[in-house]
Amino acid sequence: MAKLTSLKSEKRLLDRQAADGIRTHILEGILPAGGRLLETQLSEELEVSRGTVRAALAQLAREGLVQQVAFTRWQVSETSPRDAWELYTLRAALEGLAARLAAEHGVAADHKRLKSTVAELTRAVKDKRFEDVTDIDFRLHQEIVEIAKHRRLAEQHGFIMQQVRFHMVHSGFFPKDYAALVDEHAALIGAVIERQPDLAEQLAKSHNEAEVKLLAAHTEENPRTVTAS
Amino acid sequence: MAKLTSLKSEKRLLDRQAADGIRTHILEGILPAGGRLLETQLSEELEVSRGTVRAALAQLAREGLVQQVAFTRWQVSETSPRDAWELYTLRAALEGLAARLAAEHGVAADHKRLKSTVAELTRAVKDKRFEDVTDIDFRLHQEIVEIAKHRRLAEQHGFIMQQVRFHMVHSGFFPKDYAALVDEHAALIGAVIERQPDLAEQLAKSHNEAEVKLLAAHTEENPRTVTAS
DNA sequence: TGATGGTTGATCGTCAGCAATCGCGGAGGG
DNA sequence: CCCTCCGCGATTGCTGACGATCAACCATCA
Repeated sequence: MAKLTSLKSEKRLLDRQAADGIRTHILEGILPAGGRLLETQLSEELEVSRGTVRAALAQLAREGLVQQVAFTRWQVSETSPRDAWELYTLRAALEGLAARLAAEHGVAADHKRLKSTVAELTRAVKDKRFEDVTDIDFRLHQEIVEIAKHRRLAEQHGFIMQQVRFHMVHSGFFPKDYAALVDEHAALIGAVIERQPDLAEQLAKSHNEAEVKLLAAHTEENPRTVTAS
Repeated sequence: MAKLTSLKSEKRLLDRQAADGIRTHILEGILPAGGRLLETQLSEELEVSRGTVRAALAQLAREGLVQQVAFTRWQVSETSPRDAWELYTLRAALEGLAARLAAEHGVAADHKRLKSTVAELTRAVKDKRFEDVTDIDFRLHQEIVEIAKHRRLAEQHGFIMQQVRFHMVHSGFFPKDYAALVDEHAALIGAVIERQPDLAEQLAKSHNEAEVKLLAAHTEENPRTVTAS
């Protein structure tokens, strides 16, 4: 018998839906970094009350995508090099833990899924479908976190990755050395599957440290190109 | 249950104040784990509207102290052994990063402050002022995080530590081997001051791993003593 | 006796309006 | 010409009321 999916998960509360809508706009770069958000305007566009919009914005503020200036304004977060550094160092620490736990607790089904995703990644690189590469890259890291079976870790990692995506969109930074990217991921997944926690943690960290250096270099070369609307 | 006092006299944002009031009550163990929170009751005690209380509860939910069951209830979070494991593993990862950064970036003034706090800790243990020991312990770790100069790390660490406190209060777990506690902290601070990032990270992690094992043992021996209201 | 269905009281989710606060532009003086 | 001060418009903060939803209880029936 096919499982009945819970209806509760489907029933999105209005403020969550509003947050989703605004979040999507921000992550797609439609709203510029530092851009102002008006409660009234959002409530009209989303066709909900201002109170609901306020709840949604508060949620997004907790996720780090928007900032509140009390009594004055809401604005989309800025993306400074310092932010990038914070995101990648924190990401390295979290993914290091995730990789360790995944290597310790992963079962055969998990390993199969990881192998499959790595294969996808390899194919996408070979076919030069570079937009897909980024998505698969994100998904691969998310799968490792899921295997770690650590609720708080998963939540934090999700927020960080969201901000990483945000930063990539607004800074125009994307990975370049795709061959190295595939190698690093393959090595990391290999360590997880072969149950080598120490190695997995180490690889996850060095993978992120390599990226933060590339990103820092990129940000120095390409100062902010804000497209205020 | 002790009363929550009115907020009307102060000047900060009302919803933050409300969150502070409720948070204090939870962390002091006045509200039992799993205990129910009524929006109307809280709004009467704090003398603010229900909407403000809702904003405060949403913030506390983000901090992990309360949980929401949609359309049904707010309740103080439960504390399971699994939660303890999550908190300490995550704490180890975050403090590992913090110790590394502190060892890399700390200046003379930072070192002085750390030494002073370690001295305080040593004295408190020698004098057997065990309530103070816990507070100083928390403060010492917070100082390391501050020296790391990492906004997101500090924020996350603060939330985790808050939940650790909460868990300690509700599970009745407190450190026992105070001599080892002093030694471990002294070694950690020593590594930070002597600018040995790798060693500092390692010590911070092992310090936490030692605690999680003690806590797991304690939780097994003392099954939950829930005092539901 | 146990299960089922309807009713009810309580609680949460949302809304529209009023009050508090801030930034900005213009008037006035040096 | 520049600086300071002040009033106004715009925006956010907060509230009370209304509508939606749920858990618990009780009557009914196989």
